[in-house]
Amino acid sequence: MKNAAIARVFQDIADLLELKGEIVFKVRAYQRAARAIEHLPREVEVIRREGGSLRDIPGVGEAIEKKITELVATGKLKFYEDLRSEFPPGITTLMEIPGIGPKTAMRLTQELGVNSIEDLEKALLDGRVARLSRMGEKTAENIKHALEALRRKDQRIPIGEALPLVEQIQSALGAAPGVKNIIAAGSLRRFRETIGDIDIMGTADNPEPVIEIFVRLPMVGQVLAKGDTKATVLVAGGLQVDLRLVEHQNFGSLLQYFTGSKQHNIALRTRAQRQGLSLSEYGITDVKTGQIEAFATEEAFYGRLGLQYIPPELREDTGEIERAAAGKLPKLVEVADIKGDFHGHTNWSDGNNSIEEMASAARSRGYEYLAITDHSAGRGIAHGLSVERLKQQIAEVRAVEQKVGMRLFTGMEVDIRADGTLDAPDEMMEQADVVVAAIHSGMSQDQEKMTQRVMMAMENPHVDIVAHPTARLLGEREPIALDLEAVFQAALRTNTALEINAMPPRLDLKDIHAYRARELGVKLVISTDSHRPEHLAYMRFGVGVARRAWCQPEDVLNTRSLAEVEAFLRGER
DNA sequence: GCCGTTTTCGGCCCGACTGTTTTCAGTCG
Repeated sequence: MKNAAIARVFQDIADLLELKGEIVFKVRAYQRAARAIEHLPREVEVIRREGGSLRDIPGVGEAIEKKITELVATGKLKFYEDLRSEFPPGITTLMEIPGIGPKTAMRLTQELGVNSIEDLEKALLDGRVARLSRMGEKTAENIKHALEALRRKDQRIPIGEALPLVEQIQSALGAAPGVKNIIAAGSLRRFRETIGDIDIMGTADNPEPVIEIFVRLPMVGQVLAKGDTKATVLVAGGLQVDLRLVEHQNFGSLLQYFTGSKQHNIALRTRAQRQGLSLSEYGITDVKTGQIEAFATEEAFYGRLGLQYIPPELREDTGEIERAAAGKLPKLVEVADIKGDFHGHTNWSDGNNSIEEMASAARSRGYEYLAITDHSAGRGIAHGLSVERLKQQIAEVRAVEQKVGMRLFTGMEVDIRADGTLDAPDEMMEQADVVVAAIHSGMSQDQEKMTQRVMMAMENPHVDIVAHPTARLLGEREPIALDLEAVFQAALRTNTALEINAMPPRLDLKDIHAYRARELGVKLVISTDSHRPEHLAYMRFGVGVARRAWCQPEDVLNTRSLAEVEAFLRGER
């Protein structure tokens, strides 16, 4: 059983216990454990197989450890089954509607016999919800709206779509008079792969005109709320954007608070409490004296708590606070550390531009090297290269290399066939400086077959990098079934690097998988898989993933100098 | 149910909003 499934069970248990009226701290304990398991970089199954202790997972104690063990070993959990049988089946789905918590959900089922969204809609329409005591017309109306909004809203949007939009808003607001800071906080700033809504924080001498500019931006569809210092709007697609403005001296604590994550903030506050301090978006209060201290920067805020500055990408309560207290946070990789790109296409296969155009774009980014990795031909995908055309391409790459004055690696992106063989003869791969192998077909194989297939490709000595290892497309295609732990071990054994594909819809490996790979010492590369010169700028998305994986520059191959990279490609690994 | 630079027992994050209420429960982020 995968971590995601285990986490769902414990989240469900938390909901059911809450419905049951169990003390809130027990509920929270299950929630905390669920979140910790969900964000765990290793599969629980792997930890057990290797004899590791589940008690090292924060929030997992004796009781939850036993339950995890039962769940993983038998696929079932008696405690959970019993708990579920006490309630109507649909009740936890009611709790997913904003505005409906455990108390309301319970009353809806007990007093109105509502067991599903459909039941709820009927009860709303015929006025039964509004007639419940302590409810009323307004409450019923709000639930109705929440239900409609839930329908309309296309879940969370990929960070690749959210970030450009936010940057447009930022530059428009940043130009307003008296504005010093405009930063998008929340999951966007932490660089999560998908974004639910957007919180923009700022400081201004005079907030009112800034709010005016905000609500009149061209992308704004609807203004939900507009006050003196705060406004909420909906932009295209129903995405909610909040803007909050404060005075300059309070910006640090505000930004910290709204960047989250919630779990990080809870852990931070629990720790502060032991120091006799209370944290809020307004600053840090000394509990004894009641004095509140304001912070203009996050650095000062964390500093007051005796902590190193914690980069937003690490703020998930996965050990970053302890490390910051010990002064041992990693120095995370940055876009400026990147010296080249190992995965790019040209109009020799499915890319849009010439080799020279791609090379010039890479050079203007300050890169020392770029690999030209057009597709292989076998399956006829994407106008792949034959042996003959690869020879011609290599000649052109060498010519462009001279002309542009930057190291170009000749290469290819070779398809890993369903049987694990590669879609190019060995003598063809031999001629390339870089061979990137990837799965583009046969994606429904079972885990055992799929894992064997990828491992077999890695065993081929010509293969340097496995690209987008899980082949997922955010919101479109689920990842292939892959025993990643086995793949990581094979990568170590065969000295194969694994890619963090920086294309916004891919981000593959994803954060927690890259974390585990790094932890094991697997070599990682961050590649854009560019099909146009503009795509080279996707690098920042890949770097964001790497930062969430706690990667330092030395963990990422394409932060290395040309000489070191050439040594790797020659097999001196 | 978890956990410890004050605790192996007794605590457990903080503030705000909303609606239905004469003082607060429920929910959210």
